[in-house]
Amino acid sequence: MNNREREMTAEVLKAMAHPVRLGVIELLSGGEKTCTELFEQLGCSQSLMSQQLKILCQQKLISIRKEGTQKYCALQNPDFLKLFDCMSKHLRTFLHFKG
Amino acid sequence: MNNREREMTAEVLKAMAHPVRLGVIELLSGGEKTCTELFEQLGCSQSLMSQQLKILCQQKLISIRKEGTQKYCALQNPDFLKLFDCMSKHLRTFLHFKG
DNA sequence: TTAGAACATTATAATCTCTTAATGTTTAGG
DNA sequence: CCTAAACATTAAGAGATTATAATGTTCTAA
Repeated sequence: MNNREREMTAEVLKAMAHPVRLGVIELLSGGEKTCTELFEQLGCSQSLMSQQLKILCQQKLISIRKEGTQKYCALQNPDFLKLFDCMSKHLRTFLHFKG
Repeated sequence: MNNREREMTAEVLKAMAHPVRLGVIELLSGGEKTCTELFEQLGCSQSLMSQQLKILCQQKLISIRKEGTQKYCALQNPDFLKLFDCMSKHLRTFLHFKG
């Protein structure tokens, strides 16, 4: 990895590094959802969700398609779901997380 | 994942989400290195490296052992190396990165 | 054509991150 | 003991992130 690549990778990781945004990725593993479903199920405001979705979209972690007055979000790169297992294991093994 | 778990996961991801810290992880994939080797090879200041290593250590991404006046850093959880492939692919496929 | 639902944008204040510079600590060797 | 090497800590300014509140846009259905 050269420096440019590390910078871009850092941006993608930053885009994931937020509880709400992780929640979105996790929820979308079950299939498409609208913005409203996402903020209701994650218990945050509509405005916050809209901002967070933009960040995920910019890094191409999710895609958004419009249908009437709604927008449907979907995972763009399901590879990142593997990361959740890896993280759970890390939390438990190295950070002594007790779920 | 519950909310606490997502918060902790976000912290781990944030610890990786920095060009220098990614560089450290990458360099350590080749085996132990001292702090001096790390900041020299990544071209940053000693002070900056020391601070970044602390962050990686707090999230248990690296471990540090002391030997005389030096400190040797090593990867604590090599699972995260898999992430580099995943990221490279993501950059190229979705973010049109040309290496 | 207009009201309401779904979503986006903007502004703002608080908090965090990043980098540099300066200084402190520990250890080995002479 | 004294010095230099290796590393850590602290402080401070610039910049980024976060959450909330307020307002704007777009589209549908009545």
